[in-house]
Amino acid sequence: MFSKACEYGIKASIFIALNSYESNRVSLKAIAKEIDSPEAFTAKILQDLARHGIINSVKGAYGGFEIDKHAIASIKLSQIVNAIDGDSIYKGCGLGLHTCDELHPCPVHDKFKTVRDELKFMLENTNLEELALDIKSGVSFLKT
Amino acid sequence: MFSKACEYGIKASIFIALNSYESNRVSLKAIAKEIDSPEAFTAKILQDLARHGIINSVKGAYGGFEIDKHAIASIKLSQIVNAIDGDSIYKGCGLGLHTCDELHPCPVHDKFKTVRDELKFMLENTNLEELALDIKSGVSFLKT
DNA sequence: TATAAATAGGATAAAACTATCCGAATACAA
DNA sequence: TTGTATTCGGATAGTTTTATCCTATTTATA
Repeated sequence: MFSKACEYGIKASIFIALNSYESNRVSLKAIAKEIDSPEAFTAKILQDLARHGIINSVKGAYGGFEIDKHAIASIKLSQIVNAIDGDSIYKGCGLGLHTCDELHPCPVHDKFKTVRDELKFMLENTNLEELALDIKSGVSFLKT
Repeated sequence: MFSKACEYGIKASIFIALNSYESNRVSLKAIAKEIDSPEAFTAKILQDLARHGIINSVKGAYGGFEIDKHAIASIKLSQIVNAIDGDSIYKGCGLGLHTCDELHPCPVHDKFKTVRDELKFMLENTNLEELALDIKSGVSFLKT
């Protein structure tokens, strides 16, 4: 569904959010360990998220990644997915047609509409805070 | 959402079905032209679909691809997707966790469940016949 | 039987995605 | 000011997906 980069990006964002509530800046190394991802590859994704303004990066000793505590609840899953994978997952045609709309639909256009809309709604209505809280309370997990 | 191979596979199946109703066997060349896909790559996908028993291939002069007229209505989109992309699209974890279930869910497990189930239902309840009829009646399109 | 029209399938190439390496830049602290 | 911990970013490598090429095989027809 999502690219590996996007999966890592979502998990990393959750872990950073979780620590940002405690005002703990986290290092690349800690993130990669916690979400079980390759370090160097994860670095590229974090750079991407930082460039998109979703997370903040601090260079140098005692540096690392963080998210403004007050922004966490307003960061939507859709922003992360968009930054990494783009919006084709819920905007593009299910069969790859160049133009696919009500006037010129692909064979599965209507049937996919429901699924795509639901996915879009879910991504746009899920924020980092709720995901982080579930991790904190032990309801959900970031690895294994 | 789907791989390119899967997109081509679905479109090719619809075109073959459409022609099979008229007892017209169609060639690789005709298929690739109609669905706007690379010929050699499409050939591989058709071989795959034939191996999975979804379409029939006939070698030699006047050969080509066809589907048993009476089977068209019973071929589900899920069979085609499964043959080419496997079932990870609606079985795997949204964030790539090794084990992700009610007892050990990833952060988006529940939120994704609805989307995945809807996708699964749609794929399992859409058959080639309805898709082919929409093309025939000009309601939907296979390219552009 | 010879020829032509097809698909089958192995080998290879190109592109995209995933992953790694390493030096440069930065910033804190001793 | 120097050393150390860190991210940044360019270069490179590995893997998977997408695409192409070529030869072998099959089959209908003349």
